[in-house]
Amino acid sequence: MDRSPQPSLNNNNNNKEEEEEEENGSPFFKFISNLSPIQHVNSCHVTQGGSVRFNSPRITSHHDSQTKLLEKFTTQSLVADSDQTLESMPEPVQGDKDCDENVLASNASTEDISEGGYEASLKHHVVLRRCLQFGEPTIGSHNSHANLNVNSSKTKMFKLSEPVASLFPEQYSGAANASGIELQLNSIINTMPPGCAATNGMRLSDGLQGTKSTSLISLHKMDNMKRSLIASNMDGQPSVDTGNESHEVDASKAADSFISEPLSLAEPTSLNPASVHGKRKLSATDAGNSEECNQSSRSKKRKKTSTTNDENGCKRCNCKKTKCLKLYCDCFAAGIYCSDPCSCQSCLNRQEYQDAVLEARRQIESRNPLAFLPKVVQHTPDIPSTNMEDTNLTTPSSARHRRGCNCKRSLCLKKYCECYQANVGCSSGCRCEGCKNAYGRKEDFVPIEHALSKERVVEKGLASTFDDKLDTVVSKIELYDLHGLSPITPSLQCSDQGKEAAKSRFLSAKHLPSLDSADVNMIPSHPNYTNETGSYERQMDQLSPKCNSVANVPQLTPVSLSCSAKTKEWTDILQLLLSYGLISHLSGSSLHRCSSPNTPRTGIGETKCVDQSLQSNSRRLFDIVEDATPDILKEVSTPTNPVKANSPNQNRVSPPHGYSHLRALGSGLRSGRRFIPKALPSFTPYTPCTDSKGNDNENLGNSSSK
DNA sequence: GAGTTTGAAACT
DNA sequence: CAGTTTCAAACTC
Repeated sequence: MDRSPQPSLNNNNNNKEEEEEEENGSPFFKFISNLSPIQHVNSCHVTQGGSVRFNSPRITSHHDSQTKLLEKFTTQSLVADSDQTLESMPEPVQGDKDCDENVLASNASTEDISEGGYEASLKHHVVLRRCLQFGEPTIGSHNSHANLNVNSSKTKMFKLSEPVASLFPEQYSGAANASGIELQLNSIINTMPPGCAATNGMRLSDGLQGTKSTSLISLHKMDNMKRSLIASNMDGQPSVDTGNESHEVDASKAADSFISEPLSLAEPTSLNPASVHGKRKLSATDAGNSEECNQSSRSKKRKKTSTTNDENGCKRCNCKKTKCLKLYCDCFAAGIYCSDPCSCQSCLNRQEYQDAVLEARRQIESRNPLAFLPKVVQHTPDIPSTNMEDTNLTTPSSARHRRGCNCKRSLCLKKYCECYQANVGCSSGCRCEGCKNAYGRKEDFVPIEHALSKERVVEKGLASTFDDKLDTVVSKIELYDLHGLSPITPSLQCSDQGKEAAKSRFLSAKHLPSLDSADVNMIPSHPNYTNETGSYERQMDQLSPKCNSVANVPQLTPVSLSCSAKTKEWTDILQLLLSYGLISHLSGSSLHRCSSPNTPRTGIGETKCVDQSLQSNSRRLFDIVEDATPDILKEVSTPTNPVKANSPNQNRVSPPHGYSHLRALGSGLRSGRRFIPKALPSFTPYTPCTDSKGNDNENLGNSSSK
């Protein structure tokens, strides 16, 4: 099989072979192999192109055979779907030459998949992703570089997680630009039962569970997926999180569909596989359910909707005027097509009207890029802190509604309240009056996030709601991205943490990579950090060597601390990330473990030392984070390893260049806490350092700079 | 099942 | 950006 990298791939081809070897035999690899499943999935890399890829090292190590089998299957499925894709794909996609090429490539690679070519599988993933890169022709070549970078051994690594991002029928997500995959993930996550997921809890995938993919995925993988989903979406909801069997079942379904969707529903035209009736008919179970649903009268349906979903997870909307193309429509909002059980009128939220659907989604997202994010996100209250008391400040459920409710009369005790409906407590972001939310009153909500952000809000006048914060962060990062720091990289969503599409979305595509690459990776090692975007490349070039420098790791904090006292923003960002589960493993006792993922960054051969260093640093980081006191920052500002200030602001130690761009935003992102992200283990994996040679860095710098 | 209430979404 | 309108779900009877 043709294992040679595609021409369009990054210029790091020469290192791929080596990378494979290194990953399989390096301390890092071994270390990773011992990590928990979730951690594995969490690991990610920032490709040279700046894209973020979640890695699942364990796939390549422990379950190679299984993985291969899965990949093979996946590839085959995708190939089959790819054929359909070309036919049924929306015009924009069809018109995408890259897509076609990829499809062809995928077919070709399929033939060779039996040879254990991960590359082939990878191609498929990439192909799918790219084909589904609906409405983003521009991403085309440029993006392909980043995405295809995975051709290296890394390819194997992100297999498990990759499908989430790359295989989702992105076409439906319509809002290609920012949401794309996330939407699908969102819909998938939304399939989680209300009590199970901290989401709307309305969509239980329609019997997608247990499809071919499921059978091919080892139990433990499935379990990992489930755990990831559960953990990511249900943290703070003890009943779900662990042993609750019933929930486990639901989660299992979700996980199954989660996994199976990409495989069986690669067809771009399919929205949420579960919701596409055409697809659903393929399943006997679904068909039966569908009939059952059909028999239901509108009233019946509505009664059932008391639980929002029927057994099949049908949204069963009842729209009359919006044609199911507004967020009023639960199906539409959930990112799924309306199906038979729905009682909607003049529904256009059907596969056959996908163009309209996509257009509608675009329109909505143009208005609000976060419109299709999960309404509920993990709050992640368990940020480790020096003060044990801090960990107990949150409400029973750590999940919170992203935007918060605005209830006036329902007292948040009825399903009119979105918080209540989602089985989550109200939060500081809610504007409800007389909140009596059984899941947690707003008054009782003492979110770290809020506490930390409060100050910032006052200071910067930033919004206080999760959504607003997210918006803020995203916008900032987008701006950051505008600097050309990173290409769009959807793969982020695959964070095994599954953690919510939200997070995936938030970090999705372009955002996270930038943040990660810039913030996480560079902070520690980048002496020549500057605020100038133009200097980014230069910095990147310098990065690689430093990534390998264990000695720099311990200095992360100091450097960060040296930054200005404006740390609130990043604190919020951190909180946001935490809330989206992106860096949830940072929290609590897992801190140490979490730190380990950073190792990849530091060069494969130096993992051990780094690990310890990171642990201490992580702890320090948290100490800092917890202590939002600028004074402390100042105190600690004595950089053990002062960063050279290339930036205009040479008066003071320059923050990690990654943040410098943010600083350039002028929105006050320059914060003394810029170091925060760097301590985020989850980001670590996708750092440029994945390439021990530092090529990624170089490439990233090149690709990102414009 | 019809009508009302509610609050999010959409619009201005 | 705030106020208003529209909408569909939730709820009541």
